[in-house]
Amino acid sequence: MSSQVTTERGIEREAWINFLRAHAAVTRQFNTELLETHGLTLNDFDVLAQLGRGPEHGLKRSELAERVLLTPSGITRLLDGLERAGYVRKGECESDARVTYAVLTDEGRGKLREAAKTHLASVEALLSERFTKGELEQLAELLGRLPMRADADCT
Amino acid sequence: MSSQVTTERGIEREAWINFLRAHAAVTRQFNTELLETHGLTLNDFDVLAQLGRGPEHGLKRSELAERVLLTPSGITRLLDGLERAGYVRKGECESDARVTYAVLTDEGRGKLREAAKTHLASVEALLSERFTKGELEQLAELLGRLPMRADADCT
DNA sequence: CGGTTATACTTGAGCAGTCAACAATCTATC
DNA sequence: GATAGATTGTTGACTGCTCAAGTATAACCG
Repeated sequence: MSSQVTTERGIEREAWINFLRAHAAVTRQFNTELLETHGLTLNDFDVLAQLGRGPEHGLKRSELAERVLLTPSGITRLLDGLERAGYVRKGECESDARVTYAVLTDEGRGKLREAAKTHLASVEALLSERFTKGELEQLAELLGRLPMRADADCT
Repeated sequence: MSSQVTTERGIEREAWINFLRAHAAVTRQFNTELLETHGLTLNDFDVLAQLGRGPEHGLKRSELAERVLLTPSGITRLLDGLERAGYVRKGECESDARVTYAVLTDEGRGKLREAAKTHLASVEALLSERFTKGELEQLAELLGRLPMRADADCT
């Protein structure tokens, strides 16, 4: 008359736990891989990728922060590294002196292409080894329903 | 004759990106919430929860490391905090002097119960607001296929 | 204009976790 | 039993991020 259906009651919890574990395991693996073969963090790569598909003149730091879900200061420090490595340079904004664009250098574009090749291959390998196309679509769709922004509704 | 099907080719990538974004957004939210209302990290909570469902005499630090996917040193430092807060204490192992068990104190058990109430409610709220039971089962199953261990096959 | 308020970004302090090196203990072999 | 190797855990140095506070510029408004 009380708790016999253990499986049904905790399904949210199970999904949540699997989510956390999967993320920890998978990102650790990719991070190490990316760091060893290209000297890049997962976030480094992510930022480069965003810059790669963004407009020619680069992206505002705040836009970047939104896209990769880091705080502004996180972005500053991450870009510090990429600038020091020569992959990104600063660009000024004519209409607003407060903003500094982050612009991909040629070297950065090359690095991105190079890293993308192996990294995306790894990602695709990991996923397509375990899921069919249809399942991936499902997974993407389901995950896409989660917040995706730092400022979720917290009423 | 070349790339016209943008949607189909990058499904792995889309799933992967959604995964990363969702994790960043959701964990940030829960972490802040948990920190504000209970002074616990998501990992702190996770460890307490593992101890809560583990055996009476506690868990070995290496077991803990496996379950929450932290490195041994990460566990040491995390437990440092929980011990200082009085939620966990050390327990010796009779048969092996190298291992120290992490044992939940009464205070820790109370804290866990208290934190679990609000935290799990938040998790369930977030998820059941966006997914049906069936979808959650799917999600859990799909996520469960991912490595889950630090030492994945890396041939 | 001049003053307030909002925005874009940076900086200092600090925290949570990693890795590499280490100490301690157990196990196996001769 | 002594010695070699594996296992369990801790520590120092570092990284990648966060938060809170600060600087500089822009926008609004009397």
